[in-house]
Amino acid sequence: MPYTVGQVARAARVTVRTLHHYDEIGLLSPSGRTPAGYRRYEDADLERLQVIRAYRELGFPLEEIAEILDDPGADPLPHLRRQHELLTGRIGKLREMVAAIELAMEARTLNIELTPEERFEVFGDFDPDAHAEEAERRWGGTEAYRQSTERVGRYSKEDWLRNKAENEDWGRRFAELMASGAPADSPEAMALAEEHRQRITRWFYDCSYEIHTGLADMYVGDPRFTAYYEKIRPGMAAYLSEAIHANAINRA
Amino acid sequence: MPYTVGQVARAARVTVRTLHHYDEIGLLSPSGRTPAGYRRYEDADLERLQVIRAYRELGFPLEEIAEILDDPGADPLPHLRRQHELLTGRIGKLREMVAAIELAMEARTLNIELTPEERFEVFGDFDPDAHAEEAERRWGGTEAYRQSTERVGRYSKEDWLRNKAENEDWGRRFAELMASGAPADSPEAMALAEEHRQRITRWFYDCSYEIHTGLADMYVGDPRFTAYYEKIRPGMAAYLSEAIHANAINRA
DNA sequence: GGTCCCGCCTCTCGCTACGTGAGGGTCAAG
DNA sequence: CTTGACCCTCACGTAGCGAGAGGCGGGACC
Repeated sequence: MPYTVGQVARAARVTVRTLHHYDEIGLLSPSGRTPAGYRRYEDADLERLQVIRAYRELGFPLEEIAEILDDPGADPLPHLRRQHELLTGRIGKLREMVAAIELAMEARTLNIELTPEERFEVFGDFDPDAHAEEAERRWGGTEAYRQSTERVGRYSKEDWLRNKAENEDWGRRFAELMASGAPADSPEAMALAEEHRQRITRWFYDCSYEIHTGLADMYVGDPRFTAYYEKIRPGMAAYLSEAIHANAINRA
Repeated sequence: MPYTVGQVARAARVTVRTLHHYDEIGLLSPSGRTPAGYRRYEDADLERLQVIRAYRELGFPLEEIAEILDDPGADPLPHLRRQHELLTGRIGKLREMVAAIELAMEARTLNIELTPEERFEVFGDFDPDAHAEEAERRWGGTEAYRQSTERVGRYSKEDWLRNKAENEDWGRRFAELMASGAPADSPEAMALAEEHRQRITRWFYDCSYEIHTGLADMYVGDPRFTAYYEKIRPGMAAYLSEAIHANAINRA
């Protein structure tokens, strides 16, 4: 019971071209040909194709599949392990990218009217890798991280604009409070710190007090964030950081 | 202050070839050339390169970067959102692959001496997509899933052999119990069901009673798994499934 | 002024896994 | 004998460069 390319292609849900390709590179050559030169696949060929497709689904490159199949004594476990590592590595990189994109989106909320050029200028020698890695360390694989990933991706431009407005309003009020001379551990400062935390929870992820103090440290430790708050009002990064810590201690 | 390709390449940490490529495709052409034909990059070119690299770090294809940059009125937010979706989609696919690989590894424990061809034969018209999707639905993004992902990847061949030995030993004892005529909700059957659950916990992930009963349903519902248990002893899939349910009800 | 060497130039092929025609035979049905 | 579905073999295109080949430019040293 020989099959033609088209039949095999439909059965295996690949294109004819794919089968031609496998034939070209010697990964899967049909058992025979008709006098007219048509490829004739046998059942054994179909089985081999199944295996090939299975490995392909696992992300193996064709060459490696050929190695595995053509060396029946070879142990596929090392291949599987290598592939496993490789895939998890790639997943890690992609998650870093996602984190970086979210940062870029958030950056828009901080300075939404800037052109891309200008926005990147703000960050100066901004290194997305480093930041993404840091985000990954802190939130990677946690529930908070997934939450943020899911929600941030769905925000519309209007959402961002509302977010930005809220943010600016909060910034104004916080700057006023500083100007009034209230200490960073005053009830008013703590209230605004708490509002800051809840805004993050509403917009991004459940921001626990622990995470919040982590952010606070980042605001003074990471010049990109420091610069942002200092631009609203000099001294604000440190003042906010202190208020967040005071708030966390007081409520915990 | 014009720069040569080499200088720009070092400053931006890209290769000269990359700059040539960007020039070729018109993404970044130097402002001028020396009489000898050397590329002469100006500060503005450097800035553009910065932006290009930033977008590249986010995983944007060069063509799209060109679009964004050459249309200064365009809003990059939709691009960011699309890219965000695209990346999370890719992550999902990769995680499916990882799940499928883990399944393949686990399959080895069930029948470790088989050649790759034979192993895939066991699964018949096995569809990794469907199964991976199912695994994703059940475990995707959960702590259990991550645990398994991390641990499975590190197992050596010896680990798998130990796992296989344990597994076979348990299978023998379970088959004997069945032969003895003990009902599936007898204390002995429940004890072996519990052992089954703990083996999963030790080797793969914290297997709660809820997850365990989910597996039990799969053993009778999914012919691939049914076939595996039926081969040990006819009727075993249903018997084990019942024992697992009894065990879960009794301990909860 | 000659020579040395580094850096620059422009090709051009190579990599993955096929997609997409171009141009032309083959086969079963009407 | 024609039609239409199917098959064949080239052969180029894809993204984003890496890795040369073969040849010129420019500053330093003798």
